[in-house]
Amino acid sequence: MKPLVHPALRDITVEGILHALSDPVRVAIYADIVGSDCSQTCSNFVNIVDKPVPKSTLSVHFKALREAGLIRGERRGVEMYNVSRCSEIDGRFPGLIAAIVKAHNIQSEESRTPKVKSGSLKKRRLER
Amino acid sequence: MKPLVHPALRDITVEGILHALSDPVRVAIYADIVGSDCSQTCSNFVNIVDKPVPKSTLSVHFKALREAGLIRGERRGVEMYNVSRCSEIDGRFPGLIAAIVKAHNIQSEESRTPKVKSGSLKKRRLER
DNA sequence: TCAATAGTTCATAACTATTGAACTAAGGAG
DNA sequence: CTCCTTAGTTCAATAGTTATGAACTATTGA
Repeated sequence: MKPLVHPALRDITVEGILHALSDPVRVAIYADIVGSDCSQTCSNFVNIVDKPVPKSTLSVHFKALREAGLIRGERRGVEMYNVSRCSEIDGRFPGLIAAIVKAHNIQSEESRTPKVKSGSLKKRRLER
Repeated sequence: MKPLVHPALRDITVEGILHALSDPVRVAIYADIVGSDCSQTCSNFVNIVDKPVPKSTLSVHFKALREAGLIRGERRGVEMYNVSRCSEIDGRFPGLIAAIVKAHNIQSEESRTPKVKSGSLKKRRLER
């Protein structure tokens, strides 16, 4: 199987980061990975948004996050574990990732207030 | 002529902002508008990147920035003046715009140092 | 060896972006 | 007033990107 591609820190671009995070599914996945202290498999995220995400689509999203330099993926047996590269990125673009994730969280909180959304996100957290 | 569309603050989304700024031409235009204290016409930006941007393309880029909620445009006679909405946005997503613009500026500085790009902007390299 | 599971690749259809050409609208000059 | 110039918009063609079902690979375990 093809080895995973991870750009060097110096090859990460602001545009690449913004593009990767301009998709609602990807930014939700990424905010979750950044906010969690252990690595995450792809299939954890099938229900990250209200409509289930097909696994081919998830695979493409993870590839986009990896190639933008946002996450690091590692195959372990049949699964793939993903961790964020935010401390690396923070060395080059201080505060960028934190500001985006914070804005995303503010927006998610807002959208919970008007109507009660199905909290599938929080549920997974509990079982760790 | 059609009136300009500007979303209300509450209708501005993080994804919309990130998408609008994930284009190298748009982020350069926007960083310039944010960094300048007076409003700017579209055609000021024909040479914002090394290759001149066609005016139809510029028009579309300004529309994208407006509809993402990043700038406010006002027609004055035959020209259009643009100002950033960053203080409004900052009220809802604190630090987001500043972090992105800062990251963009860091990256622009870097790209002036390592290799001499056919730089139409400034050739800092020569001074080192 | 076979089955199950996790993720990838491929083909194609749907979507999005770029840009030359034609257009509109405002402000002069005569 | 009419004509010209300038700034920006719209349209249509085309180029490029993205989403996803189906088929595939790789690993583990029975």
